[in-house]
Amino acid sequence: MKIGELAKATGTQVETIRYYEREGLLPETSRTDGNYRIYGEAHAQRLSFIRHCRSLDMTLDEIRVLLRFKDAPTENCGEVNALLDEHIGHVAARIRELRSLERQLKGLRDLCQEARDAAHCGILNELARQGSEGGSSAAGHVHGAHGRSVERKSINDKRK
Amino acid sequence: MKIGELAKATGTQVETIRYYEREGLLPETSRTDGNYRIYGEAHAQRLSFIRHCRSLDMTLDEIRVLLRFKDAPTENCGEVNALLDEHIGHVAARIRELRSLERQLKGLRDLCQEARDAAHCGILNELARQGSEGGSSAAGHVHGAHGRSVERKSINDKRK
DNA sequence: CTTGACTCTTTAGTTGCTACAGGGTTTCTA
DNA sequence: TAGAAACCCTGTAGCAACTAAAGAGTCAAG
Repeated sequence: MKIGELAKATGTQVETIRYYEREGLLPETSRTDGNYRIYGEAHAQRLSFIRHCRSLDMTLDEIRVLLRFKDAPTENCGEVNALLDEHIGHVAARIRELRSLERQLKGLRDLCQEARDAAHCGILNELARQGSEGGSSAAGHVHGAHGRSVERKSINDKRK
Repeated sequence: MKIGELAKATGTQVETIRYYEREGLLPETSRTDGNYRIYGEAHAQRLSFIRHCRSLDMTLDEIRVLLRFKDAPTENCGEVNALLDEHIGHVAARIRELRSLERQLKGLRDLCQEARDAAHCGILNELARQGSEGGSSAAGHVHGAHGRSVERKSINDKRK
């Protein structure tokens, strides 16, 4: 099948499929005379696997690990279990962070019940207060389920 | 004070400060003869405000709205309340999504209790199964507290 | 006067795609 | 059989909110 059919079959966008190929998650396929990619059932299954993992919010790096195991079926799958445990840990941590965030936001919201002039708005005044670092999760603000991986990397000591 | 001192005073990175200036969140400052930016107390307070908002996971666009109100103290702050309510809604929605995700992941994890060969790993086999779309949140996977704004935009019908 | 710490601008990288430009190919229809 | 519509190709740029690094200038201390 051609890329558009694979896209329809798996509910994926065509550009995403080409992106996965560039990223090495899908193998390079053979081509028709007109340079069109052609896919078989195995490709569709592999892509479904990837999309399923993505729907569980795994990163492409995590998915790469899982694909390595799928490609080597005699390997011991202990690492798969570990990866999933770690991923669950990420998600649980994020939920905790967001719950703390929700509490803070609700507390903030309570500071201004009725609309008045901005100079006396309890919300704006509270947000202007200094030294609010000691919240709960010192790590900072929250992005994906894969919290701080990028930031951590950047915190690599560069001062000598 | 110079940019490095401001950075230290507010716990912000120097590059981030310059980035905020480019983005219009901080005003362009006056400069020394040597073309160094110089900041005063007002800048430090504004930057603290921004960082405080960011620690509450607001987007820069949301913060821009709040800053508009801080800069116009006679305006009615009703929109501030609305913005915060909406933000709280985002966060609550994300928590719900992540909880559902956590349940799915734990269910998946239960499928492989002991490490064995990958071909018989319940996790890998389940992930390979087709048609897993009907999860719980049909929107797809989860990114920030500001869920799908980008994706939504891209779903703009382009077919005529 | 030189070393080192600081600052400047500009550019590219991060993640996981998405969208576009500017082509070529295939397929359908008149 | 021509021409249009629908598909496909590569390559590049954009999103958010920064971070990092290159290459150069400025300033304070020893």
